[in-house]
Formats: sequence, structure tokens, C-alpha cells
Amino acid sequence: MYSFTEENYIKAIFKLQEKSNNAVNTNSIAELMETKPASVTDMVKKLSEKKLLIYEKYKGVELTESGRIMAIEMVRKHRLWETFLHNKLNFSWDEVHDIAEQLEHIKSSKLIDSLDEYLGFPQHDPHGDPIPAKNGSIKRIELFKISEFSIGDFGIISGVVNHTSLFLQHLEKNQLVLGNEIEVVSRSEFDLSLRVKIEGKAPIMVSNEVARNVLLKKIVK
Amino acid sequence: MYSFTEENYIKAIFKLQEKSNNAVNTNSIAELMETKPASVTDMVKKLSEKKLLIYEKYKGVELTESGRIMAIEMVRKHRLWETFLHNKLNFSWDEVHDIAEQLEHIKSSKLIDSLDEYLGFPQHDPHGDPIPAKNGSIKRIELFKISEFSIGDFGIISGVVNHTSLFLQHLEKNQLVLGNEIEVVSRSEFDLSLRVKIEGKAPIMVSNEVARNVLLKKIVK
DNA sequence: ACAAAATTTTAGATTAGTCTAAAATTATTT
DNA sequence: AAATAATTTTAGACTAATCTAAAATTTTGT
Ligand SMILES: [Mn+2]
Ligand SMILES: [Mn+2]
Ligand SMILES: [Mn+2]
Ligand SMILES: [Mn+2]
Repeated sequence: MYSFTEENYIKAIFKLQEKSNNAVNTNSIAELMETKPASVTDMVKKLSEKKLLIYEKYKGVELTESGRIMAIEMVRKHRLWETFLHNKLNFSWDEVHDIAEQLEHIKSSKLIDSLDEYLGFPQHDPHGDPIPAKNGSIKRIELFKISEFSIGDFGIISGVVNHTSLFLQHLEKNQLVLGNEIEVVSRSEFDLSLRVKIEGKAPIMVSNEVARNVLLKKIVK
Repeated sequence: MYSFTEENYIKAIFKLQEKSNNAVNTNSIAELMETKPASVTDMVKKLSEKKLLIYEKYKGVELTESGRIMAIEMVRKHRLWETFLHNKLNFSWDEVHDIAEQLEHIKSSKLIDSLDEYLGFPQHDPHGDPIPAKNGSIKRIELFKISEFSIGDFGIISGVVNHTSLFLQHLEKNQLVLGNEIEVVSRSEFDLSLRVKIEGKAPIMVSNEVARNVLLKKIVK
């Protein structure tokens, strides 16, 4: 049985591994875990003894197959709990993450599989992130930032890059919520802000900062 | 914020206080917590500094008002989670306790109140135990052990004394489940076993051991 | 290539929770 | 009212996870 701390390290290393492809370095783990590099070194030594990752002094770490399986299980639990909170208990998408951070550590595979079934085997969590299946498979679909869209392109809001409450609340206020269809109408050369039209509503202005943090599924009309 | 360990101590002390009325002694806490008396002494000192209980050397402990409030919150969480597992995820009554032991430590009052509402403000958990309300009030009703019943008495199974999986599974196999109405038909002088009739079913034999661990609400016919 | 900077590791301390063994106190028996 | 037994506390040690400060190693810049 692994401790909460060990589970959090594995999850953090997995997240870092996802975006970088190279070995994950000590400092980046420390930053994500909000801890000190010295503590990270201690922990990766321990996780390496437990065969969850490969650690080479001064060279960073890489998850083993069992480390990866464990990380995906954590992600599955986290996202299923977020979905439960959102779909069943009516929590808004900016409220679910912190509680899921706690719930993801509950040890019971029967519980998580029952929850999955109870929720109707959801494919995505309240932020649009894919929920790994029981067998570990993750269905990824290609998404694009609004900022990458051309004038006249249509898309459906399907994910976010930034997951902070502040950002999610901002999106909600501006109708930029999951599932809404939008069209990019124009782009300002000055600040790269965009005018976008949300189906059926009056066009709104979207800053470049926002446009770089909202993900769309492209649709052809 | 309190640690899981601190929360478990408070819950244990509350449970012991419920049945004894006197101050709770070190050894009984150690036994219930499956730890050593020396560890208990250390912990009660700490909890006493945090004003959750009154500790007097060699005299045992007693929860303060805030300790009692915290204990009741823990009980509320535990029983609501058990109810969720049973009512929504179809866990049987012998499977819910261990998982609730983990879930009761999730810190979010919004979560627990939402869960309460989602479950329809249940009054009892899957074992018949009362679920404390948000304000801490607990509705207790008078229950009697089957063994205390006289021949010809009627009652509805409304609780259990023993909460072990083994016992609960045994009850389930013998139709002795919550809500069933039973009548005590006869008592053997030899081993104090009883013949009881479960409404609509053939009479069964109930050992004294079982009869002392099943609680009934008396009904007058 | 080599000095300076950045990163990483080690050494030694700290805190929470636990343990064993010994000492202190309280309760029970004679 | 002692003596004995049971309970409780103290002292000192251990593990997990963390920290700071110093040492080691790697990377970067000239
Ligand atoms: Mn999340
Ligand atoms: Mn999410
Ligand atoms: Mn229980
Ligand atoms: Mn219960």
C-alpha cells in the first residue's frame, strides 16, 4: 500500500513526463509538488527502490511500467470523482479539483469501478479531460487552442489548458463553457484579442490570454 | 486542520464515552485503536493541548464540547458515506464500513452537506445507526435485543450490536435484515436459542449469540 | 577549455506518530 | 496497611517526510 505522498509524487512525475518526453528533473518535481529539491531526491530514491521509477543520480527519473499504471489509476480516480461531484452533487467545474485531490487517495478498486458504472462510464471530466478506462486506456482527441484558429473557423469548447478556479470562473461568466459552439469572427492585430460568436448569442471579445487557454474540437460546416 | 490519526482518536474516545459515562481510560483507547498505551498517552496530551479533551494524569480523558462536536461530525460523515455506498453504489451492508473509514476523513463541509441532500437526508445508515444532522442532533429511538423479547412479542429489525462483516453476512443469509418484522415464537431452556418467525416466511432458529446482537423496535399488535 | 552558474545530492535536524522497557502511580488482595 | 497486581507514564529509539546548508556534479557562457 502506498502513502498519499508517494501517490502524489507518482502523479506529478507522470504529469511532467506527459509534456516533456525526456527524463523528469528534480527541480521541476519540487516545483510542482511545492517542496524542496532535497526532499524530492529522498523520495525518488525510495520510489526507485519500490520499482515505480528509474532513478539515475543527476539524470532525473522516468516511471516504470508499474509506475505508469499507478499514475493512470490516480488520474482515473481523480477525474471520476470530479465527475461525480459535478454531475451528481452539482458542484461547479471550479470547485471539484481540490476535493478530488483528497478523494483520489481512497483505496478501493471496487469503489472506483462502481462509481464509474454509476456515472455511466463517462469519457470526460468536468474540464473536458479524458477519463482513463479500467484497463488504463485513454482516448485522446485532437484539440486546438482558440488562439490557433483562423478567422471563420468553427469549434466546440472541449477542454482547458489552465485549470485554476479563477480562470474557470472567468470562462463561466463569459459563456465559454464546455460544449458551446463558437466561431472566430475577427482578430485584432494590436493585442491578438479575438471576436468570437457563441452560437445564438451576441459576439464577445476574448483576450489572447484566454484564447491560449481554451481548447476546441474543430468542426467543419 | 486535524490529522487522520487525531480524528480517529477523537472518534474512538467518543465511542467509549458513549457506553461508559465515566472518564475514558488509556488502556481501552489503546485497545480500540489497536495501538499501545504509551502511544495513547502521547496523543491525549496533544489533543488536550488542542482543547479537544480534558486529560488528567492517571485519571483518563473526557471530550470537551469542541471534541464532542468534532466526534459527531466524524460519525455523521462515516454514516452518510456508508449510506451512499449502500443506497447508490449497491454495496452490501457488510462492505461499507472499511471504505467509510477512509471517506470520513475527506475535509469539505460542502461535500458532506451536498451528499446528505443527495441521499434525501437519511435518518439511518445501512446498519440502522442514526445519522447525526448537520446541527449535530442525533435522533435516538429505543431498541431491544431479540434476547430481551418475550414469547409472542413482535418487532422490526432496526439495528445491530456487532458490526463485523462475518456477523452481518450471517444475518443476511438468515433473512435477518433491517426492516424485517419478526415474532418470537419460543425459547429453548437449554441454550437460550429462540424460534422466530419472519413475516411471511417459515420460522427459523436463532442462537442466543445472534439474539443478543440484533436490535428490534417493539411493535404492539 | 575553464570559470561561473545552475542543478542536484548529501549531511544533519525536525516533527508526527509509533514502539519497548523501565519507572511511577493507582487499585486490589490479603 | 502492606504487598501484589494492574494501569499509566516517562525515557529513549525508530520511520516517514520534510527542511536548511554545504558539497558535488552538470550545464552554460566566454
Ligand atoms: Mn483536477
Ligand atoms: Mn479535471
Ligand atoms: Mn461503520
Ligand atoms: Mn454503520
